[in-house]
Amino acid sequence: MHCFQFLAFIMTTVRTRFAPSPTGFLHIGGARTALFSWAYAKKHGGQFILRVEDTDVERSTPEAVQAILDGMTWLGLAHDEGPFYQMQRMEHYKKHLQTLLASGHAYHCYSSKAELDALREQQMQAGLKPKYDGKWRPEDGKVLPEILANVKPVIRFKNPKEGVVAWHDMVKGDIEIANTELDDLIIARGDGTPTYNFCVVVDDWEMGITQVIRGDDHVNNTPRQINLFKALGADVPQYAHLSMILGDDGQKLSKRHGAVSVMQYHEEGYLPEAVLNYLARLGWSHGDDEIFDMVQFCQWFDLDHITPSAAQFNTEKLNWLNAHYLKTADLTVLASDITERLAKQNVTVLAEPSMMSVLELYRERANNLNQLAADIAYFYQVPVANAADVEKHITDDIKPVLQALYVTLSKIEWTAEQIHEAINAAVKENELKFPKVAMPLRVMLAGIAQSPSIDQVMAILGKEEVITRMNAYLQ
RNA sequence: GUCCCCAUCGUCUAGAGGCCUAGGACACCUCCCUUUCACGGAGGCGACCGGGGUUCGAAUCCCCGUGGGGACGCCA
Repeated sequence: MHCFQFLAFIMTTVRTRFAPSPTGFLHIGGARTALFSWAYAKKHGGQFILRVEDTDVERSTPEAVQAILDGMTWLGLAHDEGPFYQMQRMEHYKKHLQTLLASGHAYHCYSSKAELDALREQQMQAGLKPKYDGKWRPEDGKVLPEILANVKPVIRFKNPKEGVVAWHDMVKGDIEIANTELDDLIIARGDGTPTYNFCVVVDDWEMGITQVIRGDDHVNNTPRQINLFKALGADVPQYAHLSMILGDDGQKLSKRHGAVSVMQYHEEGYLPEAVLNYLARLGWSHGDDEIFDMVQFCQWFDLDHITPSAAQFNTEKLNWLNAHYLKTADLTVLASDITERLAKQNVTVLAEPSMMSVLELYRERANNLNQLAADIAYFYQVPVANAADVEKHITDDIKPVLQALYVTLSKIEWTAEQIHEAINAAVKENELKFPKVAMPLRVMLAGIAQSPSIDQVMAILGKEEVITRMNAYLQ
């Protein structure tokens, strides 16, 4: 190797891409693929490219494009280039289509859809793998059928008939597929528009993609694409095929079964940090490390430690991570998120009680933003008390004690310590156990019998509000 | 049907022939902390799909089986 070739070699920057088709939202599987592609580029100081594969005009929608972009933004997976849209790159595909036609690597096929369908069915019934029969494939000395003037031909790739296509998959290892298993795939439709396998190859080539990191379901497309690269005279990128993510129940995720948009996790109260961390650990590992941020992840990430087998999604573990990130989240960010969630339930957050204090008191008890919002709503809105708790705790025998406490409370300095002392005094005076007094207070103030330390709750709620709420029960 | 891929606790995984009487995490159970509920802390339960090889030695390598998944579109 010449020294400058070597230089060029080591200077080759990593370029990865995420190439969703905008036929729906960004789901959890796509998000993980994007995350791994992104992390790989970051790890190697390369570029991460976003490409929208929208050549299926029938199913692609602008809403889906937006949904994918939103999902990426929420997760913080920023692209360095793009988004590129395949529909805007038609001239590139057409140019290379012509090249292939001219070089004899591609040819026109006039077989009709009906004809092809019949062929497929016949082959399936005979227990064969359905494949194009090569009717219009030009061969030396072969006489092609008469061209039908009224049929718009498709363009097929003339796939090699012999030999094997082999590659070293960066996740799955060596994979080898015989060319006899492949057929002459259609690379342009009757209307002249190019198809997926062809666009991908042209794009990956022209965009200089060095590592194609994508879903498992593309393994079977890879040999076809490699053949296409070779016919085009292009360098073949490296491939890494990620196994799929199964639902919580071990079933395959699909539109009607469990596949939800990453944005739904946002709606359901998950922090993007939690989703990211969870996804990173799903199918990839770094020893015993469980909790890490994306900076750390990008330093650690490699393709060697990706499991080749499918992974089942586990909401419980996501919840655990979410709880963790709730505890460490920036309070200001948390406050604005919770304020928004409360607003959706028509609860207006006021300056007092201080949202910051409330969150500090509550955030380590919740594992979800919606739950957290629901838990603290009573600070800004008189709660509807749980009837069973009222009956159980606000009993007639304790009411006189509360009545007396109420009087004391109205006189003291409003700090958690003073409040605690007041309650303690009442407890001692009446020879009761602490909960006997604390529980009814919880019910009167929070509406339920569970809360953090009651004196702290009262301190934050404010004297006036505590008095008012107690009063409602002691009339 | 044909081809391709996969296989460690319930789940996510560690494991690159001896460090493995298989480690960690979630979940579960017990106890501790405690002013209720949580949080937290300490323990516990729990797995190498089966069968053959190779080897002094296999969760790790090879073969067969079984099970699961994927692909076979003028979809991507």
